Amino acid sequence: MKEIENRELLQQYLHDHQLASVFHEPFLPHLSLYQFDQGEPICAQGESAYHLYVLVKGKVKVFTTSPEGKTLILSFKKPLEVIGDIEYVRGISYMNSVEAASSVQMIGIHYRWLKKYGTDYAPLLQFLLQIITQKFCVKSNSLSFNLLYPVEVRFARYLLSVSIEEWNPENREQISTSNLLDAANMIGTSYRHLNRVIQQFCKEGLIERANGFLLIKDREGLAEMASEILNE
Amino acid sequence: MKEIENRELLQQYLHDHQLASVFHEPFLPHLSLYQFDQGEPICAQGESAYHLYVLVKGKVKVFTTSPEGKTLILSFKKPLEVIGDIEYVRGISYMNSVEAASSVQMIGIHYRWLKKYGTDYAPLLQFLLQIITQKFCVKSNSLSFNLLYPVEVRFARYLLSVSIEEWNPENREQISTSNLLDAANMIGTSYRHLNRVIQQFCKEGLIERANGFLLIKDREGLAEMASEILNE
DNA sequence: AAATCAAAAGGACATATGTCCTTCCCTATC
DNA sequence: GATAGGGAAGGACATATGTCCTTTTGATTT
Repeated sequence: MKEIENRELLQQYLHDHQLASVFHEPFLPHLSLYQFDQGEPICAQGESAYHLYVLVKGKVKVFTTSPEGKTLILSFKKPLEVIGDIEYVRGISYMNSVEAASSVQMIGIHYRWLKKYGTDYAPLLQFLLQIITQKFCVKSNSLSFNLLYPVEVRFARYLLSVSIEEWNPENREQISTSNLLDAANMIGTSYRHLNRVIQQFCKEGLIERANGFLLIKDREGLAEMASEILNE
Repeated sequence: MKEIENRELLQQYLHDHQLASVFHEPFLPHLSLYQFDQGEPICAQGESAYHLYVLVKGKVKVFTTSPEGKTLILSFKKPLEVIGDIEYVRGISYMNSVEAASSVQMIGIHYRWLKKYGTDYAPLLQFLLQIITQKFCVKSNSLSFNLLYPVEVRFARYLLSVSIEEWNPENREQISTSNLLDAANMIGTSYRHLNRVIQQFCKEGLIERANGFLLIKDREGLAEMASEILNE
């Protein structure tokens, strides 16, 4: 992590994400812009939390580690997203670990100033409510989905969501397999089993596997599987 | 549902739960106290939400229903708890269904008044933040726990939590089996499989099964299983 | 091109879980 | 007390998933 001393850029970010009213004047002197390199840890589960971070550029990976060392990836987040919000409100240690999944820029502010100038400042509170309820909905869906459906369905959905995000004209519908372990941890299964499902998808002509990439052949087939439920 | 026209009782509840500052004067004329009978639906997934409810007495069951009709119980809630908070903040329909698990009393207020008198009222916003982050933490733990551990472990934990709640001098450590289906839906497994696990627990001397009740024989054994992780 | 190594993929087997159907047990009714 | 009915429990089998280890592949070095 290094600090980027560029007030204009910081202001630019605030403006881009309509945060000017959220971080009003008294906060400004205490805001800092930070840069994290890919792979760099941003915070670790269990660690004391002192800073609220606003993700303004890049992608981060949020994950939890169980006592025996199993990793469960909870999500990948892109701007606009906040780290340390729940921890701030509840006064607890970090619930999860976060690391930079790409080069990342975040605006950081110490809880001290949030408390001092934000406890009664409605726009900040409203912002937190929006962000947190949003997170809640995502997590809630993810909980029921994971409990209700088998890996096959969860992976289909994962493929669709990732392929949309990574989509770009050159490598259309290609997904790097270098992240298969991540994918497995994300849907809460083992690498081995994920491979089995990929094999099955290949047989069914839904996807193809070629030198380090997954290629989506039948997007609609996947979508159907992700909500197969409706077709029975 | 019927309204209980008793302002003193309502005031009493507000006082008991330190809600006087949250629902300040402008709200008061718009607060109502409602009573729901056991089993009565309080709200249904997908339905438009107009009222914030504060659970002040009794127990409610929160559950979601998948498109194919599978039921997943998300939680049982006791006071102090709020229904419709997330929906209010996000302006969405009910995410889950809620029904009275016992005779229940709730304080209700129409979103209209929350908006009118509460949008900029910090104590209310802070209250919502506290309640919602609390929910978030519970849900977050439950998500990772369910994804990370097998039914056996989840059920051990369920038994412990329920037995503490239901504990009372007469029927010490007894848990009615009439709710086994609920239990199964709660930990996201089938009734059949739950029975298998119960059988196994009996063999291991952790619990005993007798005319409609489960009897906890070895509380420590269960606790150990619920966190077996630590002992390896 | 051969050799080497590491990461990726797959095989074999065990366990966990789901589904369907049968059996058992309790209670109400005659 | 016999009997029917219904819910609760259990058996049998199929599928889903996990673990461990072997094989394959692809890149790198010699």
